[in-house]
Order: sequence, then C-alpha cells, then structure tokens
Amino acid sequence: MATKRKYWLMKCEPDVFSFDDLWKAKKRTTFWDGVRNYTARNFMRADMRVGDGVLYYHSNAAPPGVAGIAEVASEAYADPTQFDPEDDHFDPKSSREDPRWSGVDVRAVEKLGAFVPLEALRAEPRLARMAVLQRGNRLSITPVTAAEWKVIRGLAGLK
DNA sequence: GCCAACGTTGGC
DNA sequence: GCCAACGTTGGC
Repeated sequence: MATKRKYWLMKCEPDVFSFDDLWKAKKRTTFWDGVRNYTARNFMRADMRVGDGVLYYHSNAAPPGVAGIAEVASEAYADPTQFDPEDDHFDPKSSREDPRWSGVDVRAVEKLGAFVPLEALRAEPRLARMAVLQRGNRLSITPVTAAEWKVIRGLAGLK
C-alpha cells in the first residue's frame, strides 16, 4: 500500500524566488537548495515523499503568506551549493563522501484563487495549532495536517 | 555537557 | 531598521 500523502509548508523569500518564478520555471520545478537547518533537512530526508503537498509560503514579504500550491517532486539528494566555495551556502565542514545538506525538487501545481496572508492564517481558529504560526517559529519547512491543508485551500478559493 | 556569545530569521 | 526568538558554535 502506498504511504499516505503528507503536507508541508515551505518558506521562500519572493525577492529570491517567488511562486510566480517557480510557475515560470522549466517544468515548473526547482531544486530547493540552501536549507542549513537540521530539523528542516531531516524532514526532507526522512519524511518527504514524491507527491506530498506543499504550501509555497512567501516570507520576508509585504505581506507574508501562502502564495501557491506545489508538490514534492523528488526524494532528497545532496545540495550542490554546500560544495561551492563561491556560493553563499558553502559549508567547508561538509564532504562529498558524507554530504551534510540535502534538498528536494519542488514543482508548482496550482495557482491560488487568492493569496492567503499570514494575517488570515492567524485569524482562522482551525489553524491555531499550525506549526508555522507558533510563537518564535523560524523553521523554513514545517508539517501541515490534512485538516489544515483543506482549510487553507478554502481560504485560497480552491476546492 | 554547559552555556554565553554570536549569527540568522522574519514579522513588523 | 528594529528586535525577539531561536539554532549553532566553541571555550571550558
């Protein structure tokens, strides 16, 4: 039996790579590089599966919020930026034999009827326990429950 | 293993 | 630009 589909929220700064950028990308797909947090990395390595749903969230934006629907498009594999001394995400302590950091491919699958600002997420009682809304949360990748996924699709004008 | 210092995130 | 909250680092 296939593993149950899971859901995630992934943060990206739209000035760096917005949902529209992803939509316009080749195959609407990009490699999610630059994750340098062990919790987020472990989610990708251990828990993400191809086909999992992704809320594409714009952080450090005005306003911040959910900007699109995407999906996990590959298993986790080594993030090449960790090996590149010229890259901002270079990690001198990582090695090709035992890469410290991984990423996954992410594919845009659906545009929203309406952008869902953070303010609207906070205003929805059914989302009160959502991981990304908890105090002080800075994780770039957080789990989303199936119920939360459904509520947010509703807020976005999708069925 | 503790914990202070430091760097980063991200909303405002 | 500010700053609270957090994760990581490194001295001990």
